[in-house]
Order: sequence, then C-alpha cells, then structure tokens
Amino acid sequence: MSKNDPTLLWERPEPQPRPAPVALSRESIVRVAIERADAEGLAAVTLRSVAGALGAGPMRLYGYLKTKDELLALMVDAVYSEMLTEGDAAAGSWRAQVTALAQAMRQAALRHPWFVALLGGRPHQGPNALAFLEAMLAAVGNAPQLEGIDAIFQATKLVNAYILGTVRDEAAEAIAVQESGLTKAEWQSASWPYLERMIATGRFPMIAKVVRDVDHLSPEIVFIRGLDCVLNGIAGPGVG
Amino acid sequence: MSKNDPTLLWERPEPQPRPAPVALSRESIVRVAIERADAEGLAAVTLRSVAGALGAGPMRLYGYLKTKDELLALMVDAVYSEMLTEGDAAAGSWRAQVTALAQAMRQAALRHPWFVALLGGRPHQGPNALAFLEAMLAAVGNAPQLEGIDAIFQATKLVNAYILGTVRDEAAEAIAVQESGLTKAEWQSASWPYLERMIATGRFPMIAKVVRDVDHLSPEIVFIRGLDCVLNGIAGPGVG
DNA sequence: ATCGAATCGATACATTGTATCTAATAGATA
DNA sequence: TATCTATTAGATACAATGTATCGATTCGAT
Repeated sequence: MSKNDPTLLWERPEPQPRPAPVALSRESIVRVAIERADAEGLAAVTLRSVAGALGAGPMRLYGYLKTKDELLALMVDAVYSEMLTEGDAAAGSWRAQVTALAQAMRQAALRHPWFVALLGGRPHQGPNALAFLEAMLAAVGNAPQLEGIDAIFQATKLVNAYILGTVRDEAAEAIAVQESGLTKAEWQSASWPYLERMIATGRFPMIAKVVRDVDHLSPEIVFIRGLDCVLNGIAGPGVG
Repeated sequence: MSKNDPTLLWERPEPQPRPAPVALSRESIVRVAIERADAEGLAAVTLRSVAGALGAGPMRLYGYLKTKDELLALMVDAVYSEMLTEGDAAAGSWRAQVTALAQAMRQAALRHPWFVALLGGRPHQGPNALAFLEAMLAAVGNAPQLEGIDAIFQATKLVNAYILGTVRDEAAEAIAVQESGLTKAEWQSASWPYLERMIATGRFPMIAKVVRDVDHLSPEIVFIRGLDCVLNGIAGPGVG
C-alpha cells in the first residue's frame, strides 16, 4: 500500500489474507503443463492455466521462466527424458539398440502428440535432447559397416529424420482428432467425402489405388519395417 | 445510418468517404500472407497485418476464410504448389524422379522455413498436397523392385518421412536464426558456450567427437546422400 | 530489532482472433 | 426510374493471451 494512499483507513479494505504461497519448481510447472497439453492440446497450455492449476498467479512463473517459449522448450526436453528412460538400449546388436531408441521416440510422440507440433521450431538443445542424440549416435556407431565419425553422424541424421518424419504422420492425425473433438473414426469419415470427390476427378490415380487397395497394417509394423529398410540402406553401400 | 438516428442532420458527421473496396481473392490473401511469413516469420502473419497490407479491414478476410487456421492451410498448400512446378519429374529413372521431387520439397522448405513449423499440425489434404503425394507415389511406383501398391505405399511413406525429417533440421536452424534476429554465425557462436559446457561434462563423448571432427559438408550433399541411402534400402531387400 | 533485497501477485496494457451490428452498396422488382 | 431487399464492408466490441510494472509483503542478514 503506498505511503500516500488517499483512502482513509476506515474505508480501505483489509488486504485479503494471502494463502501461503505454494512451493513451485520448474519440474512441477512442466509436469502440469504436460498434463494439460496431453489432455486438451497445446492450446490449453497458457501461463494462466498452468499457474492456476498450481495454485499460483501467472506472474509467479516468471521466476522460473523468462518466456513461455522456455516453458515449451522444457516440455520438449521432458519428453526426451521419457524417451531415455524407456529406450535404454545398452544391450543387443546395433540394430536392436537403434530400434529400441526409435520405438521409445515413437511411443513418446504418441503419448504427447503436441511434441511433434514443437518439432518444427527451434533446434532441440536441452540436456535430455542431447543425451538422446548421444545415445543414438552411440547405437548407430556400433554398426560395423560404418567407419569414421562422419559416416556415423550422417547415418544418425538419417535415422533421426526417418523417425521424426514418420512419427509426424501419426501424430498429425492424433492432433486432428483431438482438435476436432471427434473420434478417429468420426474424423476419418468426416474427411472422406472430400477425398472421394478429389479422387473422382481422376487426377489422383495412385492415391485412388492406395485408398482402395492398401492393407492398413498396424502403424507399429509399418514403422519397424520402414526403419529396417533405412537400416538396410545404412548397412549396405553406406551413407558416406 | 438508422432511420431513427436521433442526431440532427447538422450535427451528424458526414460519413467518411470510403475508399473503393479493394478486390480480394484467396490467392492475393495467401500471397501476402506468405510474403510476410517469409520476411518476418509466422508470428507476423496476423489477420490485421495481412488485411492491412491489402488495403482492407481485418474482417474482410472472413469472407474468404472461416478461421485463421484456414489461412495457414492455404499457405501450406501454396507451398506444395510451388514444389509441383519446380519438381516436375516426368522424365528419368525412378530414382531421378524421386530425387527431383525431394529436392523441390527441400528447396521450398528452405525458401519458407515456416512451412516446416506447420508440418506438425493437421494432415495436409489440400489439392496440391495431394498432387505432390500423387507424384511421389507415381515416381516411387516406377521402381522395378516394388511389386504391388502396398510396397509402393510403404516406400513412399518412407521417402516422405526422410524428406520431412531432414528438412526439419535445416529449417529449424533457419527459424532460430530468424527469430533471434542474429546471423547464422552469430547464432552459432551464441549457443556455442553452452554446448561447450555440456560437452565438458563428459556425458556426451559421441557428440563431442562430432563437433570436433565432422566435416561439415554442404547440406545439399548430405541430403542427397541420405536420400540415396534410403533409395538403396528401398531397392534392396524391400520395404514390405 | 531493523534494514535491504528478493519475491509475490494485483493491475494494467497491447495484441490477437473473432462476434456482432450498422451502414452502404448492388441487384431485383415494380 | 424508383423502391425494396439481400449482400457485404468495416467499425466497434470482447474475451483471452503474454508480459511489464510496481506496490506490498516476506525473509535473511546485520
């Protein structure tokens, strides 16, 4: 209250008793933010809602974060951390190790579709992102066919590109489902008439054949097969 | 002016002469939006700024779009359209065709880094996105090793995943550079001390070796080599 | 016990997407 | 040609968001 507050004491309301401020931490903030993003999408992650869920005012968060972007960066890194605990790949052949890491990333992305939406922004340089990259480099580096760090690096980029690209497809659908508020089946049948009309133009014969004839195998099998194919490419004539 | 406006004629201001409303079209709206996104990043694409650049009020756009998301979807589809004109791949071997399409996508993504940021959202179902997919299916379908639409579909997904994943890496850097307002060199040396400290922990030996020893070839060469590797994998034991 | 520094959060503000409503125009009808 | 109606442009308004500011409070050190 300012020294020269013009209000008379008798008219001035008593300051409302402040509830004891809740203890916060980056960890708890990020946890809540991730919960909200999982449940209601990235758009539901507002500083107000996150702080509110923690029983604090929005501005409290600025003690732990400089901007909202930093919160998103922390969320991303937390997902990498999940991948690391899930995809511990110390054992097995290099292919098994790479596959374990890839599976971990895919699973994490399916649990957190918003993760994929954040892939397009800044590069990921958080400690867990680095650790994941490190693990991947190590796993790929165990391939006997690759000689020298250059070849390993290139092969790793290739594997990463494959994982990210694939996972994006699957997660994009999950996001579409979430944002539209429909079930997957509802969403598919909602967009079907449009696709049907496009196909009816005759300009998309291959797509037509795909939607008519392709067996829709489980996405997991498709993912692993594609990865095998990439690993074959690496183990074959070489990347570098 | 309402019939029973209480204001006297003499006190009522003359309606300000409206400038003749500018002719709009989705095309011009999208063109301006893309220009702004290229120049100043996705964040600069607001309905107000786009409409303003066209000499119209913000609400005019709602005649052409139902939401801002639709504008973004149109922007994405316009980029696919660029890819199609650039990557006309009718001639050459299947590998040459696929490579041409892949290059076209890479170039488009480098011209429009924001494109990559929109990859994480809804699936791309615009007519040009479909046409690009169709072209890719056709090109991959020319690979003699692939039998049946299932194998072609899987191989196409694989190729697409590789392209998107790779291009993301490159574009993420471009976005970081743009958003930070630094040059690429400045940005790299700004984030270097952090990386150095992380490496100094000793927890990232492979990364350390990479930053020390890797020859940084031109990204284009890396892109093509990785693609070759993927195509080898496809042409080899097969995806399906 | 008192001072200084850190921190909490109320308030405020500019910016965004978008709903609503009024006014102006264009097209149809007489 | 004059009048009515449907469409559209844009002004205004509003709720939500990220974040700056600043007074008030609390805590630690003296």
